[in-house]
Amino acid sequence: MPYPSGHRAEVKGKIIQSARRLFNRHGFDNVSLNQIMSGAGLTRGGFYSYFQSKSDLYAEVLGCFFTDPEWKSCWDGVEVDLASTDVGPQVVRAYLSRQHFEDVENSCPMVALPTDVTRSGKSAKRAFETVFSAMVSVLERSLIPRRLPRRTEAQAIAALCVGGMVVARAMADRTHADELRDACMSVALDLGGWENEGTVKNGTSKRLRRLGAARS
Amino acid sequence: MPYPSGHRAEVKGKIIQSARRLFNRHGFDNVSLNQIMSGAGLTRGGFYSYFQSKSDLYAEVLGCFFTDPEWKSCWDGVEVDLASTDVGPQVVRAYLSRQHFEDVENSCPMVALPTDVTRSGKSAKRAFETVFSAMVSVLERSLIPRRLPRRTEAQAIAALCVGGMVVARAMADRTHADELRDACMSVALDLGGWENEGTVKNGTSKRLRRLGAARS
DNA sequence: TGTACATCAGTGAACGCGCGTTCACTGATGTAC
DNA sequence: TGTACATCAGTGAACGCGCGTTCACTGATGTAC
Repeated sequence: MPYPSGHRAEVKGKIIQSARRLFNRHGFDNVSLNQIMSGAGLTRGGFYSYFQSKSDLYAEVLGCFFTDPEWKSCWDGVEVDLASTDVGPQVVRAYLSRQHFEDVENSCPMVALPTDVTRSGKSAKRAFETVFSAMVSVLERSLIPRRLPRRTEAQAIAALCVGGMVVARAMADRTHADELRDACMSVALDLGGWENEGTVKNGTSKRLRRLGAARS
Repeated sequence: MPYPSGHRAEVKGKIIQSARRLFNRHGFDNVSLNQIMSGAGLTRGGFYSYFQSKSDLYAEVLGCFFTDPEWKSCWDGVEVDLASTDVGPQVVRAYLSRQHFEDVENSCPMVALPTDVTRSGKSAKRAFETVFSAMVSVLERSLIPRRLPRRTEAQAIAALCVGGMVVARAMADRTHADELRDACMSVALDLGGWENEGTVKNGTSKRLRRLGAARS
């Protein structure tokens, strides 16, 4: 073997990461192979020794970052502990955080690319569904049902998080976007039966104050 | 004047409508001038006597269908009476209806193009914000606040409607998409303090039965 | 009414450009003996 | 250890193609007298 065995896999990973960042920023179709390969420190021609075609890359990239076991890598720096019993409110706060709003490159693809997936093929849609289901499952385990079935509330909270971020990113006025994120967060936390400093009268727990940083 | 005065405006309207349908289906950047002009029954070259450039068209199209006073034209066939006191639940049911889900060409642009707007300039974002604000205002007037301020709940309901549709369209499995639309509808109606046949025990009003058709 | 002219909406060939893709080649790496 | 060879990751020039844009032209319409 002329090269160390892990070398190809490592380079392929670099290409996929470069594509992920560029897709998140510009969408599937507005990114050229040149940009992707440059982002990985390579030149155009080498692409075809790693992937059969450009559309082949879509599936691989989606499959990679949609089903990434490292959920929290989506919102790097915002800590979410999946083992915690607090996981519901943690996910909601992290998802609707200012950090996730601003970090387009490392954004959750459900926020950055939903309409691109809608216009793509079955494999992309399957990958999308997998992440959404994962998010619903996490919320479902954690929530205290209020007026509707657990699963119904979990699905709505997930859709509210994604929708709030998608709409906030499409707005012209930053203040309005912040207001929307805040409104979605309040309602999502309320729906899940979790404490919410904005509305709960009897004080704020230590835990909430500790997590509060993620809010703005 | 060699042509009747209204003729140019009429043709321009045809081009814009063609662009609107194609944008809704394929996004801003995946549509060529050829397709747009063909859709309007014209040839490529004539485009530049109506618009300065392709990006010029974006703003005009957005300005046209985002600020369209005929809201209901977005969900053709689903009746929404803006003067009615029932306007809140009517909007929610129409927005999350199967009809709106399927009719991509005549879809609300907030569902079809949010990420395209995110990647576009200020004018597109301003137009987007205008529609979203209009939707929030309509809901705000109509809802019965439950646990949070009117405006907060109205914003969340709007984000839930948009988010539910965006996510449902990106899913691979139709049954799961239907389930999600249904969950978002139940929670949105509940949040607005409107009756909801799925959860309210004491029967279904005549009014609800009349509107029920829009639900599936 | 009839003829010559002016206007201009729309046509379609042509342009330069960047794209996805191909392929002959380079040169660094590891193997054989 | 040293030399000749095989492998193959990555290069970069070249391809055909469709795009946005330009522009000389056509031909139908309405005007002037």
